[in-house]
Amino acid sequence: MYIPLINHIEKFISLDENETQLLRDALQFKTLKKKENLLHAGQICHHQYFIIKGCCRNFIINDKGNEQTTQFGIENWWLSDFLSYHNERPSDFYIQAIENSEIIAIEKIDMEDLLVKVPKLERYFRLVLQKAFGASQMRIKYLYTQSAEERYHFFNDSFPEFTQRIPQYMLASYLDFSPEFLSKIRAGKV
Amino acid sequence: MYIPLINHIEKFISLDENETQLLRDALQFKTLKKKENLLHAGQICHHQYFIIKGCCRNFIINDKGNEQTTQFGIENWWLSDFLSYHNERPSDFYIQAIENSEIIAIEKIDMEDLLVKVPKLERYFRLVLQKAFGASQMRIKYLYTQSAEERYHFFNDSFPEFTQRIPQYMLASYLDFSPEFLSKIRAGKV
DNA sequence: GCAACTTCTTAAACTACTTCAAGTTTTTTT
DNA sequence: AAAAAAACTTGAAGTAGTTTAAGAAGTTGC
Repeated sequence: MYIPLINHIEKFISLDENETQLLRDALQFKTLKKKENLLHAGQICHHQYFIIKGCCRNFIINDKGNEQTTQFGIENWWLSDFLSYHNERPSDFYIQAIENSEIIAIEKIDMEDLLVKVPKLERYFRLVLQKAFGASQMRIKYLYTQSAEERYHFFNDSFPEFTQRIPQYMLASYLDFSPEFLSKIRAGKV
Repeated sequence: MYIPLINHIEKFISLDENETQLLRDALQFKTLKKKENLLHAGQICHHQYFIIKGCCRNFIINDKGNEQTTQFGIENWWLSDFLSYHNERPSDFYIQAIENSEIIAIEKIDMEDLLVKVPKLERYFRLVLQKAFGASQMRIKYLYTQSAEERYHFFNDSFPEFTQRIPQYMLASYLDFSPEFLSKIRAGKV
């Protein structure tokens, strides 16, 4: 059940038998029902989560009480509140399954221990974070330069597999506009 | 002249004499005049930059031909286009000095070599990226939940040292509104 | 110390998007 | 199969921000 993660890691570095075993020992496997939370706002985020199967999201609840999705994750993607994790401060985010999902959780204390025993993995996580941070720079670029309609079409063209899986109101909030406006874009009434 | 970086690294890991020397050998020191570019859109970003003294920014030029600042950096901060760096694809970003600055550049080829010789540094860069990505998650949260005026006051309260150093029109574009609107916020005419 | 350039301000007209409210369709539960 | 809940659509009214244009103030270079 840990194979997808091991495969993902081996795209970046190679592990021997012993290292793979140490890795396995640090991991926890979880199955999640749709809408089940991995993290609740107010909690310290003690884990990083790797999605084996399914689809999850990060979201916040804004001042008006609406959920605002800030990030999606599907297979082979890591999710966490990295600042809460890093500083061990309460999070503002929820992490929630959008579909029934299977995920791997690694707890910070086990992660730190694992990284001492298998320092090669520092490289893997550095590379994952480098890509993620780079993607986040691009995301800010698109938020700053594209109109709502452009962001919608760009997202659909870039990630067609997502559009099928996530409710529109979540996509609207991720793209930073209202669900009503998304309806209008789709109907060509903009 | 590399002391500030070595101090920064030693907040996260410790290096012996030999490792410090290998590090020094990989670094390039540069002085920059105000408005000088470290990266020009269209180029592949082959470096990561650490600011010793001064102030720099990432920006793009949007469809209307306006500069849009997406990131600021001051002392002890790393700047790069991490996706261009990672994938070795042309960048959409400019990296530019806002003040006369002193920076350390490390070229990707030297970085990779250094990380093989001093694998401990993988940990340093992982931790730097983890913090940066976490900060970026928070930034998206604020962009999504705060009004223009709230973003301005929040930025001023959180980073008072910046407001003195950067022109308002750059701050306005970083906060994702027009310079004219920033004038109105400051005048209390909103 | 003047000229040239850069940055900031103001106000009026405009627009991309939100909000509200009601109705329809789809999905889930029993 | 019915009932309940969740998700989507539509249109009218409102607003947070942009755009344009002109002038004022501040900086920099020679």
